[in-house]
Parts: sequence; C-alpha cells; structure tokens
Amino acid sequence: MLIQSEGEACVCEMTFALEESQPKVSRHLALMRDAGVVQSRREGTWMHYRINTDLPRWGKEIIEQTHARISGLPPFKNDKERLVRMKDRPERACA
Amino acid sequence: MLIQSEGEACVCEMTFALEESQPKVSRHLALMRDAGVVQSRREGTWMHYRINTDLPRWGKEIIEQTHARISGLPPFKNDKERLVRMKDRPERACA
DNA sequence: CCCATATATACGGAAATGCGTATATAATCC
DNA sequence: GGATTATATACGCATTTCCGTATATATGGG
Repeated sequence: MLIQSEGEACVCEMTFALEESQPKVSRHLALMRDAGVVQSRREGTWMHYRINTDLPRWGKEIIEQTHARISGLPPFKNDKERLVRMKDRPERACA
Repeated sequence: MLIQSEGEACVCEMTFALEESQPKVSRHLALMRDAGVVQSRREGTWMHYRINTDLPRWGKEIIEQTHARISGLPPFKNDKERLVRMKDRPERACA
C-alpha cells in the first residue's frame, strides 16, 4: 500500500513508516519481488521498489482498488502519516 | 472460485470437485465465513456457501475479476470440470 | 583502502499453520 | 429411537512460516 501510494518507496522509508525491522522489511520485499508483485531499482545505496509494471492490467487494478479503499483506514493511514513526517527521505535528497 | 462460479456450493460438492477431505474443506469454509468472505445457508442436511452478499461492491468486484481471469486456467478449470461431472449433486436433487 | 550507510542474507528457535484421524453435531427418514 | 447422510469440531503432530540477531554484500565518500 505504501508503494502504491508513493509510486516508489525504498527499504528505509518502509522500515520507518511501518515501524518494522530492516531485515523484516527487506525479506518481505524480496518475497514480493520473487512473486512478481514488485520490481526493484537501485539508486546509489538505495533500493527503490515499485509495483511491477509488467503486471496485467487487472492485477494493477486490484491493487489500485484495494489501495483506494483501505489507504484511509488504520493501520495504513498511520503508516502513511509516519512516512510523511520522516526526515531526510532519500527521494527528497535526490530531488 | 467454485462458489463464485456456481453462485452457491455445498461442502460435498467442493469436497468432490477439489478432491480434498471433507474436514479440510469444512474447516477452510469456516475460516472464510469468520473472515466475512462467504455466508452459509442450511438446507436440510446440506450447507450451502455463497459469497457474502454484504461485501462492499469493490470486494465483490475483486472476486469477480479474479474469477473471470483465472477460472479458465488449471487447476481451477479442472475443479470446475470435476464438479460438472459429479453425480447426485444436491442442487439438482432439490431443483 | 577504510569507513559509513543501505540493503540483503544466514541461521536458529519460537510460533503459527495445516491437516489427518477420530468424533461430535445436525437433519432426515424409517 | 436408530440408522444414515452431511457437516463441524477436537486433538495431536508434522510442517511451514516468521522474525530477531548476527553477519554479509553493495555503494559512495574521504
């Protein structure tokens, strides 16, 4: 949901927003990548994850629909709010 | 997928079509009911399960979309074919 | 090179899951 | 009430999953 919301998100952002350990976040992302749900892109030391652009349209739509419906509710809402409050986000550093 | 395909399906039909044990099918259906995905209706000795009619539209649409896209592929296709071949299906007995 | 930061992986144990077997419950028919 | 069919649940065990800790790898900067 964070990735869908942001377009792209890196491990450190998700670690911060979700308040989970870095290995845990990294492991889950690797699983999702192996499953074909997300793709990763390296930019310097950061790994940016995005929804797999090769997903069929119906797959993307399911993710979009789900996000549209639940992103405003806890705990997704809170995760997003934490991300917004995060200092020194990599994307801002690059922008 | 069988329930979405049939509108309603009972435990014995799913047990037959999926080639799984009756307790296994019953347990999984109970989980899905507790999760709010399906509803059950007793008709004599049979329990008929259907997609929860109280699901929000977007939830139903996700199930519909998923079904539309995968029901023609194995193993879903094979399950459906077995169901069609099943003898003495309760719904037919009632109809 | 060495260090710092970001990410990934290895490993081991705790916890959750899954399922077979046996049994319980429910409904129907005689 | 007893038998039969359909479904649900209890119990125990094997397996899988999960995750913390420690460590490895990768990149960039001095």
